[in-house]
Amino acid sequence: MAAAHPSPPGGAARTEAPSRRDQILTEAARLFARHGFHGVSIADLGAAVGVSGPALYRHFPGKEALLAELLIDISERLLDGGRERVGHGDPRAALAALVDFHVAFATREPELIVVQERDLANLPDEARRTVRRLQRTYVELWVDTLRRVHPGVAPAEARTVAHGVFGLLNSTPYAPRADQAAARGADARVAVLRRMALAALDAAPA
Amino acid sequence: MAAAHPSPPGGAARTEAPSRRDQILTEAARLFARHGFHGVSIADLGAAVGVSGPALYRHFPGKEALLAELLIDISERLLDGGRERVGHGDPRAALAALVDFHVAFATREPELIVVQERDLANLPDEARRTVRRLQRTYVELWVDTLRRVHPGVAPAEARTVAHGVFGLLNSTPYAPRADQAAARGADARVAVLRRMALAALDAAPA
DNA sequence: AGGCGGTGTTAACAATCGTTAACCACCGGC
DNA sequence: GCCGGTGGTTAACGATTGTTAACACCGCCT
Repeated sequence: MAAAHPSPPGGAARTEAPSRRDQILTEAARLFARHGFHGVSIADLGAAVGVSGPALYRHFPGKEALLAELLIDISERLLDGGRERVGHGDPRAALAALVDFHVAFATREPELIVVQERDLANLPDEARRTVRRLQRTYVELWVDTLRRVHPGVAPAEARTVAHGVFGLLNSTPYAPRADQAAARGADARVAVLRRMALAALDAAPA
Repeated sequence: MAAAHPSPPGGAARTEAPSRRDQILTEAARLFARHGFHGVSIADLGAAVGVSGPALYRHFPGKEALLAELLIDISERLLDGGRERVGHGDPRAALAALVDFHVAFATREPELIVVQERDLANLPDEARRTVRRLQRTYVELWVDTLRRVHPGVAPAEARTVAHGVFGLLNSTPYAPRADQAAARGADARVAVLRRMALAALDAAPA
């Protein structure tokens, strides 16, 4: 019934045929973002990728493991991306680069942002610790850079500032409308949020 | 086993003995914030207030109704508080007053902030529409005030700015530590977030 | 040809949860 | 001194859900 394109066996499709596993992860992000982890059943998830029910256990050991993979992956991507941008010289430039990176990420993958800040509590203990550690390291990246720009700022205050900027930049999922000349609107939002973040970072220290 | 102070029958206790109903709402906010709506069972909730299980049905028609009351109440309080602060003259002063109000609210009741932005999707349809309408009106309060300060800003852009500032101010729940000389720390955070928000609002228009 | 790993399917299970039923204790007012 | 309302209890029900079992098909490799 699924009428599956078996994907051309000879060469890679134009843009890398997405494996079933990746399809599942993508749909899971979408559905978890919309309805919350507990608001999506395994059956719903299967239906969303065209298979039904327990077929998911061929790809993941369980529902929580699926969430864990989503959240660990996004945390690692954030941390890696952040690390790439804090190396070179000028701390002010590094801070701006962090802002650009984070806002681009949040704009490109709003579902993952939503899931990460909402469903952390539904992770099994070990995965949750892992994600928390990655997140904390990412925050410290910001804190260190910020304190190189403003040496007077206490660590606790810098952390408040960092969390505040995350909240600001992560507000993209609550965009007024998703359609309406999407590209233009998204670009404009990015520019606005960028300006706001840089101003907020500058104003933070007394 | 509960060893309940029956609360002095003659006069009101020093600070208004909290009714069982209010106890339940308070604990519900705490638990929903920590574990999510679906992560808290009716039995958990009962246990948290010292009764067990279905006793809650003496006070609320159901679990969803409980959530609805929490969210509608907070939305109304935000809207009412906002309305009180946008009346008089100077738009710039009004905007600052909105910031002060919102950050105070988010600092005083972080659990409600978390629940509101996380569990809206778990509301039954009618209540969700009600909450959405209240939230939208609150946002429009900000949008109108912002556009009186910066007349050039388009409505869509102003909405982006407002949501961004909410994200910034609502970041208080992710405070570094809840203890550590709580009062001092909270006051300092409020001041930092206030400065950041005002700077971001000023920088938003091109 | 034959077997095997990968990927589905449906049916069944056990657990959990929201909700209801039936019953009971206390307490203030006629 | 009964009596009803208020707020509590435990037991049971029905639905949903995550997970497992048992089975089937298909393409590839030897």
